Amino acid sequence: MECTHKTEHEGAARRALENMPPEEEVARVAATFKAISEPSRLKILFALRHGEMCVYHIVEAVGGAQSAVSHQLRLLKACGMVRSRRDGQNILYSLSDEHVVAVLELACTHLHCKL
Amino acid sequence: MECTHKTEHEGAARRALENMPPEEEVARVAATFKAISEPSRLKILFALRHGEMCVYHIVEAVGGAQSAVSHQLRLLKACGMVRSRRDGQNILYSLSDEHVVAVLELACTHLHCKL
DNA sequence: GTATTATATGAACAGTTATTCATATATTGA
DNA sequence: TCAATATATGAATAACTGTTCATATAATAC
Repeated sequence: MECTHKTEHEGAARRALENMPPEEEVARVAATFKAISEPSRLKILFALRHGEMCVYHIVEAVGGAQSAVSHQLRLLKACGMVRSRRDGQNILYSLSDEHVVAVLELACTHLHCKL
Repeated sequence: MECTHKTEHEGAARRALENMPPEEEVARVAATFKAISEPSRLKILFALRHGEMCVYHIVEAVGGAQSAVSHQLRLLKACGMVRSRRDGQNILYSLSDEHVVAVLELACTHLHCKL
């Protein structure tokens, strides 16, 4: 394979090559977006936008089995999108920082999603 | 399963339940983010940030087989993140609109990714 | 201590997805 | 028309991921 339009887009191609982030960084960014790319997890994040909630209420809001929600919460926590704290028998989850909120806002703004 | 802290977080739980977007909308948003959640596709989008490029140069920038890149380009096009136009023997790809750019900007801003 | 409740976890299964290989289509130049 | 080049595509495989089921942990009430 070879390129026939030698000069026209060389600039873009060269800059793309020079500025490609290292594999590790690409993987990290991809992993972050992966968290919001599954409906079940996205619903959890949508729910938590309204404040700190225990697992019971999260299950109530997003549907599905408690076990499934718990597994997803673990993933979300592992990639830093939510955090948790214990309160008696309950464990309360919340969005971990403003970055997460920003991503959700973006989803709504740019995808015409009424929230 | 039942909730023991009846009153404390009822507000958040109720709002979460009332404001959960319909399944269809959640799925649409999730699908959009799925496009950027795989390293191979994310690298393609990163590359295209620098301008319109033919498949040959995209392959050069992101690595991997031509066939694999072509399959990914098809997915990205199907979900509206890139568009293409023919120029002689080449097909030139570019980011389709400002939403895509916004998402990539966000990734860089909030995830401390130097681009 | 035991019982009960809230949440987490491991293993297994099912569905999805990315890649590879081989081949097809479309454009250009002779 | 034919050969060469750029890109796309279908099928098959391999890797990954979400869910379920059963069970474990941790806290509270008795």
